[in-house]
Amino acid sequence: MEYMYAHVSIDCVVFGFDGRELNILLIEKEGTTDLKLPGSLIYQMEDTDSAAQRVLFELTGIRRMSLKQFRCFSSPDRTADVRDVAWLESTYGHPVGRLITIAYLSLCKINRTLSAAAHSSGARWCPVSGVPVMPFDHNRIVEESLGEIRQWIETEPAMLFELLPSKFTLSELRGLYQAIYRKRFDIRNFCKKVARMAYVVRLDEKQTDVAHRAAHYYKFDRIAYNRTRRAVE
Amino acid sequence: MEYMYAHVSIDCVVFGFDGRELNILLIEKEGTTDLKLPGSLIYQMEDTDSAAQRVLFELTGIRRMSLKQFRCFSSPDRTADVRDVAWLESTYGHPVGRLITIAYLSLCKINRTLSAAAHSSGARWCPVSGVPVMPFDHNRIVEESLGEIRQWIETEPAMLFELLPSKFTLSELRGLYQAIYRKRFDIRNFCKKVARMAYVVRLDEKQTDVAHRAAHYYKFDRIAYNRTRRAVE
DNA sequence: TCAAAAGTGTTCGATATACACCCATGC
DNA sequence: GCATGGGTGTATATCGAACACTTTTGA
Repeated sequence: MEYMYAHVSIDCVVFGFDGRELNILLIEKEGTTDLKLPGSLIYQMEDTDSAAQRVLFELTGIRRMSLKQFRCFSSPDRTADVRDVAWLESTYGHPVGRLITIAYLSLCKINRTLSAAAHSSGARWCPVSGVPVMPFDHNRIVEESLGEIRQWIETEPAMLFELLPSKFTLSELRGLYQAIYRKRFDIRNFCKKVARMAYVVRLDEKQTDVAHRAAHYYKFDRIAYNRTRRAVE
Repeated sequence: MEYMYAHVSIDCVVFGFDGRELNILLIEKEGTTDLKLPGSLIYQMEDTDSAAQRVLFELTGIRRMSLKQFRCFSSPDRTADVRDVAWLESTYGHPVGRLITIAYLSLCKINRTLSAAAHSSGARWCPVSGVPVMPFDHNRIVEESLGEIRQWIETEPAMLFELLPSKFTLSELRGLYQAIYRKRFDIRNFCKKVARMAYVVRLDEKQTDVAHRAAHYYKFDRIAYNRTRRAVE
């Protein structure tokens, strides 16, 4: 039997938070208006981790982003759709044959400025509750990523704050927890929980111009965070 | 630049527990007495999950084993050692070039009978505290697997019992926790913890022929386990 | 003055941790 | 009778869950 000889791609599931629900950054499939995960074949001498950085930068302008590999998708069926294969071959200019992909997870502030490259690749945020049908196994990759994001945040809670502006209110933070865990958190219990997190500190500053009582802003204190992390280990 | 076109292998980190510490199943590098992780190139039309099942079966006779993919290792440096490359080419009978591997984690009763295939591949258990220097990045794969095993067991505690005989004592179970978390658990607190696990049930049977008070045997009750799991979700 | 969101305290049950002694058995 | 490991209970701290009202602000 013949040994696998495969092209390798990267696909990135980049999450953003719009204050209400999680969104995913999708790009247009080159030459169409269909959406897909940002991803690309990688080069012969690349490591997948650095390839993921590169691919995300080229498609969206996002650099120095925390990226976490979460799974290899290798089913022969992932290129079962002949339209996907035709698109691959026209995009890369040669037959692609067997293709496996390494999926990465990333978190990003949703108002982060995307580059000109991002505009030309038709990048846009799409709520997780409404992701369209996508080529290959991209829908499956997105589904699996939703479980991974919780695990990532449990082992490294600092990651949460990659999704929030540098100053945020308690209700934004609570909304984020609710979006990730898909359940309500009681306000009073949530405030106590946050009070126990030494690395979430209240600022003197408050909201202005809101049609109700102004909320305090909070910030993430990385130094305090590293202290507590070292204490845990 | 040239797109990656790579051979793909599977490497399995199979853990066993000898009552004292975690062990890893290693095989002899074909044609040598050096040890390495059980693994192999995979075939063109295989999915990595089924390839992992196949490879493990061919090398050790272990079938129907829980296997969990945990990471792709793709650094170009992983084939930096020319001896590793020479071995690959002589084993597979053709040049291999770029090679990435998908690492799997598995848990196994250490006294499980290995097949004739296992003997011919020189399979043996090796304590994690004393794994030899291995080819490629196998030492790194083992290091990373040690963190993964805890995560796996936290999300799916039933996995623990794949490492124990079907009847086991509390001190065996405690020894296993201690090996995995690399810390002592107080006996009294540990007994209480186990008492809370509805899926670990005490049998009437006791040890015999021991030079001290005989311990009760316990067993894992999968039905009770599934009940508690469903309650959690 | 009303609508809308901010923010605060108590009680309960579950769990983790710390800690010391008597029990059963084979030798 | 002694060495060896088996097995039990109490006190404290932390944490998650349930639950309702007052405060601030702009419109």
